[in-house]
Amino acid sequence: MRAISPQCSSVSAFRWLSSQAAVRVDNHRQCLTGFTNHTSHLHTEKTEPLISLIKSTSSKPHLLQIHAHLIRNSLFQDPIYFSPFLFGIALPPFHDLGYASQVFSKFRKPDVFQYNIMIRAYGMSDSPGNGFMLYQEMLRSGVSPNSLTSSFVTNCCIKIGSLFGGLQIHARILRDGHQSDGRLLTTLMDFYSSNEKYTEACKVFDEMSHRDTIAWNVLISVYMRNRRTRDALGLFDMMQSSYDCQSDDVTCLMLLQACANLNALAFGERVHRYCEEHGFDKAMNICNALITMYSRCGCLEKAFEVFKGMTEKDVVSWTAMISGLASNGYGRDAIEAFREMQRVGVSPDDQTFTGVLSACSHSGLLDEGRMFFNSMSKEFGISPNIHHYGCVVDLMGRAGMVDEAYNLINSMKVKPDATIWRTLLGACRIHHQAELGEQVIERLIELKAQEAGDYVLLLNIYSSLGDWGKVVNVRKMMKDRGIQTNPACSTIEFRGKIHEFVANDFSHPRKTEIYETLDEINQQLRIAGYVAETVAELHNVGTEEKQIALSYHSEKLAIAFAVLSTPPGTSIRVAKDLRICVDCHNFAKILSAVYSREVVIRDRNRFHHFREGRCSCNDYW
DNA sequence: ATAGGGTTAG
Repeated sequence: MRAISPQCSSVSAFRWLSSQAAVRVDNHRQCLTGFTNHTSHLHTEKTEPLISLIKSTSSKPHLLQIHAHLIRNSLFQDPIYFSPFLFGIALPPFHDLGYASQVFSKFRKPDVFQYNIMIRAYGMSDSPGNGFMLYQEMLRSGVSPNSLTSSFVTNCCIKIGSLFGGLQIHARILRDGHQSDGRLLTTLMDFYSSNEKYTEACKVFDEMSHRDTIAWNVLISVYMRNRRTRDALGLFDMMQSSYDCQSDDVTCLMLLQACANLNALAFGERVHRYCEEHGFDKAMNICNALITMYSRCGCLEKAFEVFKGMTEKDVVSWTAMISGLASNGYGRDAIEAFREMQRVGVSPDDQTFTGVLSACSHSGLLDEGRMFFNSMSKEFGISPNIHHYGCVVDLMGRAGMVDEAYNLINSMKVKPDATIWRTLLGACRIHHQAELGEQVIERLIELKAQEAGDYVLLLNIYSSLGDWGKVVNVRKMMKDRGIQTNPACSTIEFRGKIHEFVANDFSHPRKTEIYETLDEINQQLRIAGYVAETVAELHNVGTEEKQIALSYHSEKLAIAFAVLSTPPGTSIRVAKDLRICVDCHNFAKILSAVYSREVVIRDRNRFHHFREGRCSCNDYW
C-alpha cells in the first residue's frame, strides 16, 4: 500500500540518498535512520523507508542509483528490497527488460513472485517468447507456479501464438487445482479464442463456477471473432438475466459493433437506450461506436445526431462520420466534413483518408480523389496503405481506366492483396474487360485467394459479351479446381431478431407465405415494367434452374418477408454479404415505387437507398 | 515482509 504521496517523498528522500552515496556508508541501520528522518512525515511508521522509496520512485536514474546503493550495502540479495526493485525496473513505465533480466540472473534464488514479475514483463514486451522460456526454467528449478504465473505466461503464449504452450499451461492449471480462479479462466478463454479454438473457449466459460461481467464480455468477443455475430447479440439478454453480472460499457462497445455488422438497427437502438440509462453515452468511445452503428445501418440522421451531441470529438469521431457519409453515398458532404474537421483543428490520420478516398470512389469524384491521394503524403506525411490504393483503384476502375488501375497496383510498394485485385475485377466486369479479368483471376490464384465470387464475376464478363464458349470453360475450371459456391446470404431484422436468407431458401418457418408473397410481388412489378434479367447476372452456377435461381435470390426473399410481415410504408432494411446483382437492384428500385416503401440494401461495398423508384447511387454500380 | 492478472470505439 502506498501511504505516501510519491512525488515529494521520493525526491526529498532521494536527494538525501544521493548525498549519502558519496560518503561511505557501511552501516545499513545508520542509513535507514537517515531515511526515516527525511521521510517519516510522509508514511506510516511501519513502512520501510527504503522500500517506500523504491516503490514510489518516478525516475529511472533514481532507481538505478538505488540499485547501486543496494549492491554497495549488500542488500541486493535480500528479497525485501530486490522484489520491489525488480518490479520497478521490469514493468512499465520503465519496462527495461535488458536491465531487468541482467539483475534477475544475478539474483541467487528467485521465488515465485520474482518469476511472476519477469514473466509478466516479458508478456508485455516485444519478446514474449522469453516469458515462456522463463516459465519452463522456473518449473525446472522446482519453483511452483501460482495462479498469477499461469495468467502471465498464458499472455506470453497468446502473444507468440503458441497453441502447444497454452495447452501445457492449461494442463498444469488443472493439475495444480487453479481452475477455480475466474480471472485465470478468462485469460484462458482469450488464449483459445486467439488460436481460433472457439469451442474450447466456450467450454472454459461453461466450466466456470462464477461468471463476472468480464467473463461474459470475453465470451462476446469470442463469438465476434468466430463470426457468430447473431449469437453475440443473444448473449446480451442472457447477461441481463444473470444476476451476478451487469453489462458495462465494454459490453455495449462490442454489441454496437455486432449491430453494425448485422444491420440490426432496432437492437442497436436498444443498446443505445441502455447506454443512456447507465450514463455510458457520455463516453467518447461509445459515441464513436454509435456513429458507426447508425451509419452502417443506413441511419445517417441518427449518426449525425450523436455526432452533433458530442462535447468533444476526436479523430475517430470525425473519421466515423466521414466514412458513414461516404458509404451512404454522400461523398460531397464527407469531403465537407473533412474540411470542417481541419478547421476545428483535428488532424487526420491514415484511416481518415481511407474514409475521404472511399467518399470519392463511392461518388465518382475522380479528380478530388487523386488530389487527396497526393496531398495525403505530401501535406500530411501519411504514406498510402493498401486501403488507400484500393480506393484509388476503385475510383479509376469505375471511371473506365482499368489499365491505369492495373499499373497502379503493380507500382505499389505494398504487396497487393486479394481485395484490391477483386476491386479491379469488379471494374473489369463493369467495363467488359475480359482479357484483364483473366489476368486478375490469375493473380488471385497466385495468392491462393480465389473465391467462387471471383469466377462468377469473370463468368458475368463473358456472358455479357455473349462468349458462351468461355462461359462453359470457366464453369469447367471451377469444377476442376473444386471451387465451392457459397450461397450469398441476406439478413433482415424483424422484432429484434435477425432473419437469414440464402437463395432458394426453404428453411424459414414462414417459407410458404414468403414464396407466395414473392410471386405476387413479381406479378405486380411486371405490370410496372419489371423484366427479370436472366442471362448476364447469373450467380448460381447450376444449369437447369436459371430462372428459378434468379427469382429467388436471397435479397428478394428478405424483401418478400418484410413486405409480408411489416405494415405498409415501413422501411425495408436488408444487409447482404456479397454484391447485389443488377436484377435485384432493378427489383428493389421498382418495388420502392409500386409498394411505396423505402428500401435500403447494404451489400459488401455500399448502401443502395431506394425511394420512389430511384436509387441514391447513380446507377447499379 | 510479499508487489501483481482478464474484455474495449473509426
